[in-house]
Amino acid sequence: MEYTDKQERILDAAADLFARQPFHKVLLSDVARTAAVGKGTLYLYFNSKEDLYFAVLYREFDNLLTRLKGIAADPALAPDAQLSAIVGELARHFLKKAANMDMQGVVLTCPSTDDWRLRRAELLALIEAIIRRGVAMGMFHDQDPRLTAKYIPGLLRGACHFEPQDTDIEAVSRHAASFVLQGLAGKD
Amino acid sequence: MEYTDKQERILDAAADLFARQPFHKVLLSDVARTAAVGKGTLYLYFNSKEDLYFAVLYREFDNLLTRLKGIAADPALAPDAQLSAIVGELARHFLKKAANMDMQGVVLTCPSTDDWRLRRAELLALIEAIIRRGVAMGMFHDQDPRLTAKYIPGLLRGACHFEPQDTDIEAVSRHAASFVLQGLAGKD
Amino acid sequence: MEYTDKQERILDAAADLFARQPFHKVLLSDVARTAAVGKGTLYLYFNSKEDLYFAVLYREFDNLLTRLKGIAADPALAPDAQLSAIVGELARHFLKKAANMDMQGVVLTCPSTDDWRLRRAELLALIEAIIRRGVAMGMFHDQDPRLTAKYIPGLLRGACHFEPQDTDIEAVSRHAASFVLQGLAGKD
Amino acid sequence: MEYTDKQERILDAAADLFARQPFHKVLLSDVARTAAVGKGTLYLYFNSKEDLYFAVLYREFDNLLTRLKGIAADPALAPDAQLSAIVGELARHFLKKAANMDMQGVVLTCPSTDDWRLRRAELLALIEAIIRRGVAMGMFHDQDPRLTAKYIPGLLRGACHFEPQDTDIEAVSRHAASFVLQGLAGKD
DNA sequence: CATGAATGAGTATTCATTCAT
DNA sequence: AATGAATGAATACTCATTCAT
Repeated sequence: MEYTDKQERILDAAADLFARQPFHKVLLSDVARTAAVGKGTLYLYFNSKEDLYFAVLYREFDNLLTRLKGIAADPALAPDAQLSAIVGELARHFLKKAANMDMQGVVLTCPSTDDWRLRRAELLALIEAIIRRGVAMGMFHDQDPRLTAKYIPGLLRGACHFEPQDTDIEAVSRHAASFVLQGLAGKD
Repeated sequence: MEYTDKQERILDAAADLFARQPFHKVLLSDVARTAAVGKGTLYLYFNSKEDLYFAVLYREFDNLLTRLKGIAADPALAPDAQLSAIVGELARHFLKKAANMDMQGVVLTCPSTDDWRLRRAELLALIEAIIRRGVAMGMFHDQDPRLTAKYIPGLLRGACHFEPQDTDIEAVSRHAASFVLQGLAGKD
Repeated sequence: MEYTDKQERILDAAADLFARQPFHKVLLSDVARTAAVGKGTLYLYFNSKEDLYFAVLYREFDNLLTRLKGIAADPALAPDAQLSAIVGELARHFLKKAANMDMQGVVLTCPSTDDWRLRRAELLALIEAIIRRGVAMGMFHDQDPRLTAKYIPGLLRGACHFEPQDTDIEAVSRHAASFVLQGLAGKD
Repeated sequence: MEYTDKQERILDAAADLFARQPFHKVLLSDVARTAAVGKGTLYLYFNSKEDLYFAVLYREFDNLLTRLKGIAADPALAPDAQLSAIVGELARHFLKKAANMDMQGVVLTCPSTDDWRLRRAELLALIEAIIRRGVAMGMFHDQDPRLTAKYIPGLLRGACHFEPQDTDIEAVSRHAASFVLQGLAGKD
């Protein structure tokens, strides 16, 4: 599809540039050149620079969420295996793309759009549900699964955010999963 | 001291404004007005808008680090108590000040200045040392204290970053401390 | 040609304004308004205010040089007639345009560029060649035509530079030509 | 005298800096530092930057004028010797100091102050008077000594203005004097 | 007299956005 | 649909000048 193709090219270009520089240093003319489209074309697909910026973040986040939903929906996996898999995905996410992105600058108030709130809520709810299932099965012990759900992405962000080149995904995934499961295992 | 006073006023004003708006929406003229100094005066103390921005972040971070060092140096506290105290400080940090700040955006490549690297390294080393001490005392079990040290700030960031108004510091602190200690307790 | 047209309009506007006021009193916004273009458009054609300034001087000088080359290349004119014609052109040049320009301010060190050095060298070489031809023909006598070539523009600058309104071009041209030819005539 | 000393130091510093850079690139703080006085001190002796600038030009010009008056008043010199001496002074003037000065830019409308007009008029009148005396003695022939007087400074400016390092004052003085005298000698 | 920290009016420059082609 | 030349609102930064010490 011609339309989608062009839109994708723009998003790819923007993702690349926003990952390297903060918002206000990325020029739309650079985005256009990188995407090999005219400057005006950007406005056929996105209403403003901010729009484009959030479209990039959104796509990234959406991809992640889709993968996590797949894991959460897999009936073959026990809660601990699901959590381990999610930890792995999050590690990959933060390490590969969002890492730079986040670090370099969520420049604008991540829009209080319902879209975003809902998206984030979905992510947390998904993790929370797994924890609750584990608790119900007597596998986990947690007084506040809602809170614990918030720890997990943050924890991996902390692990992967800096010095990404020195980070071994597999090692981090394994260690972090073990830490999380340990944290959920104990009688508290 | 007159000099420091003025510098402090500027930093306070800038911290306040940067906390409410993204970098490129904060006008230096607003900073000057809020600080009740002339626009040119800003440049007597900071070389550029970016400079000022990072000075704000830096001061915040520095204050946190100082408090954490106090905890780490307290001989009356066992490793678990130290970790709990640190978790509390981090919660307060992310919730109160950095919350807004961070959320709005680390706008610019957190400068690869050695200053920053060292500062962050100090923070992690401090936490890592406590974990190692706990391991040595048989109180904790951890294959990679370096990595675990990275989890802790991230974890609290995740917990406190969004919906700060709905977050109960004490509850978060207690729960997070318990989660962390649990994670370090188990035989792994 | 649309492009050239716009560039010309900008140069015309700038020439006019720079002729009336010193560099630092000419606002780019005035140039833009006078040229009936947007302020940003100036930067499509010139890199900076300085750039624009020198482009104006350069165009002026270039026009003069072109006319002088025409005179120098005219085979119908003997050296003395050529010199007289050149004196006339220089008088017109200094009186009409460059007069104000020069007086009001050669603000910036112009000569760094090779462009300028070469241009000036061309002008002098052209005059020098005519003198040498006259000397070869036994019409002039001069031990150092290179030096004499330098006198001629300066001499007319001196004559026309001040109180331009009181200056009669034709009278100056005639008198100056006569003075120069006299100076070259004698046995020295 | 302390006062005069300080004023002289400021003028020297300013002369040096204005000679190297155009008006708007010379910072008063640089002038102050070079003169080893406080920035505020400048305003004890000069009312503004422009004032200082013109004071520099004025002092330069005044020194020259004084020397020329000495020559003009010397009863031992015939008009041709006086003109030769004046040519020499002008060459030195343009070569040494004013050269740079002028070249870099008379930035501002050389103030229409009567001071300046009078000063310049004095210079020209002085030369004109010599020419007229020569004409009266039958030594020179000139239809318009007023005009010729204007040529002489300009002519030397042209000779000395560019590539000052390559210019041999003595050679220029001799050649220029000869040229001028030649120009005045002929029956026209 | 001398100072230099403080000032803020003044302006060059940038860059998201538009629209004629 | 696609373009990119043209735009001008928006803003960081400079530097002559002042005045409390």
